[in-house]
Amino acid sequence: MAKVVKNSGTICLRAEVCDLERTLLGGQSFRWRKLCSEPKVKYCGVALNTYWELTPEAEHIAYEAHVATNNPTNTNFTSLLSDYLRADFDLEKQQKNWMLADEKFKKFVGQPVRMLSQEPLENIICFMCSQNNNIKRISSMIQWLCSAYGNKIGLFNGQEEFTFPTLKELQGERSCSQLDAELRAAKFGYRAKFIARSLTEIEKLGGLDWFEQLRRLPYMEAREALVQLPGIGYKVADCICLMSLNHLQAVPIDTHIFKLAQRHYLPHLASQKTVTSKIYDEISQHFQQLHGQYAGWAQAVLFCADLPQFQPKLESNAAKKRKK
DNA sequence: TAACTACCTTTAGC
DNA sequence: AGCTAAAGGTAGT
Repeated sequence: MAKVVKNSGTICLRAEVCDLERTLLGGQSFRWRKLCSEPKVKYCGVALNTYWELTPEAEHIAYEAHVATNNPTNTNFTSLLSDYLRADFDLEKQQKNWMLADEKFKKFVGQPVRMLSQEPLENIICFMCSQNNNIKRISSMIQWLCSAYGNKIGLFNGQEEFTFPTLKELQGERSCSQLDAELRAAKFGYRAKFIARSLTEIEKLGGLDWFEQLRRLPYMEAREALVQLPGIGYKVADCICLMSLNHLQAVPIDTHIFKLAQRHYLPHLASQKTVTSKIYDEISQHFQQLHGQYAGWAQAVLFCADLPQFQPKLESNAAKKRKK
């Protein structure tokens, strides 16, 4: 049994510029959950081979980090977490810019959502799972994947936690079609084949080294490289560029953003039923022209504001009638 | 070239 | 209770 090492500390990130609820549970990552421990709210989850418990305070975020010693990680947990939450990014300043550029942005800026800096492989697999899917099911699929192929870190608050598997761990001695079959059996549906084939491709392209190249490439070139993989279209490619390749100008257009754009930004699209590639480009470029180099982060704020789970509770029909 | 539709599976909403 | 539609889309037609 591997030894588990525990570390604790704080990172400098004021609650005012970091809403952990929306940042961690808003569909960027699928491995965080809320720990409703009294008296303080905590969030726990796995990222970067480490199991974290985070407690937001007014002036900083307190963390506990647990890592199994047989899992390789950087041991400077403070810098690890700071990088993950992009603590150096001045969100306050950018939000002011976004509001200046877009009058309508104001009503969405209530809560400060941070753009996580995630690991490419995890990001790619999660978002290949995201097509025609919802956050709840994606989370359970990823949890299964980690427990089946990752390394156990330990038992925390009644749940076993696992690292996200590496490319090698996912492939093992398995052929591409074997992995496909295993994922099929685990209810990944038609995404199973996409994932198995893409992993084979990624291995051929150089694995982690390839991801490093994509980080250094201009955004549009990284995007074009990604859509060559089976199961990755422009939407998922943009998610990957934005969330794990540091291309913060990428603006993924999903069904939520499409509907939001129809209602609030590009009314002439109101009659359109589906997001064609032409419409995709139009909406994406609209937000890029509005917000520039950090347009993708601005989009993430809009996306979170639009999620049903973060909507203020609708008043009941009975309450509406009483008002009338 | 651009727009339509099948696709795995789950579940919220009738 | 049983059905439909929609869920962070993509690839093939």
